[in-house]
Amino acid sequence: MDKKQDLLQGTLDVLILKIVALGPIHGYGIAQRINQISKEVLQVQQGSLYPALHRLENREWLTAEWRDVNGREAKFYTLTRAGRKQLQTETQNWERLSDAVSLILRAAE
Amino acid sequence: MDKKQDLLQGTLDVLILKIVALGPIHGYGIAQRINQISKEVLQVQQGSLYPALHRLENREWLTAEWRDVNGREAKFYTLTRAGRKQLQTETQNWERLSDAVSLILRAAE
DNA sequence: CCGCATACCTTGACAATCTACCTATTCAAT
DNA sequence: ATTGAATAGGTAGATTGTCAAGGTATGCGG
Repeated sequence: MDKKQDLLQGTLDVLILKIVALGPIHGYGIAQRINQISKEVLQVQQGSLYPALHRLENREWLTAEWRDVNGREAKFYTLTRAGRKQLQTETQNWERLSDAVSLILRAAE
Repeated sequence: MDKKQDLLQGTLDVLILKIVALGPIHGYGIAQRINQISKEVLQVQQGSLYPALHRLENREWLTAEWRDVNGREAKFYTLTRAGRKQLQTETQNWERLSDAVSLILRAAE
């Protein structure tokens, strides 16, 4: 009955862009990195991950390339120039909005 | 074409609960307070505000009462005991998730 | 050869927000 | 006297992002 929330809605894109900015990586690995860096707090479902990746690819913020990993195919993502710019603006936007929320939550009478 | 985002999705409820926790206030006033405290960063649309208030009232985290303000009717909201508890858990949840996001956005290689 | 982790994906439902509307009252400026 | 802005309440429809649940297939350890 309680709603589960693994993510703050709207933040997945910027999280993915950031992880990819650290170096080419495949989808499954992105989810693992997010999980790991956030100390298991952020859990990216595959049903959120793959649509998001396709979304970012369509907007040409990411490019993909199939590579061989231990004899298996995996789709590696890289940031485009536009993606790098987008990461920057979305990061700023996150700071702006999360600071504003914190401001309210810490507001006294 | 660009998407506008006035809010981080999922945060409106906790923002409202917090503002109401500061003292009985009507809906329109809540939006004004959020706007003001956040220094105009957070803009709550009426199409988001009123459904959210009804949602919170349905869940019995808020109770409402019509009062007269300068010869006009306005619906004043107050936190219930359950609402106070909800504010606490949602605030903690916000801290948890936003800290995790910040951790990733500040991650180095 | 079984099961788990890896790696990719899709579909359908749901929930929150936004845009765009609507009504009505008070008050200040014209 | 009239207009328009600000106040105060609301709804309807569309969009969007996420989640739950399902699917395929491969590599590897036991």
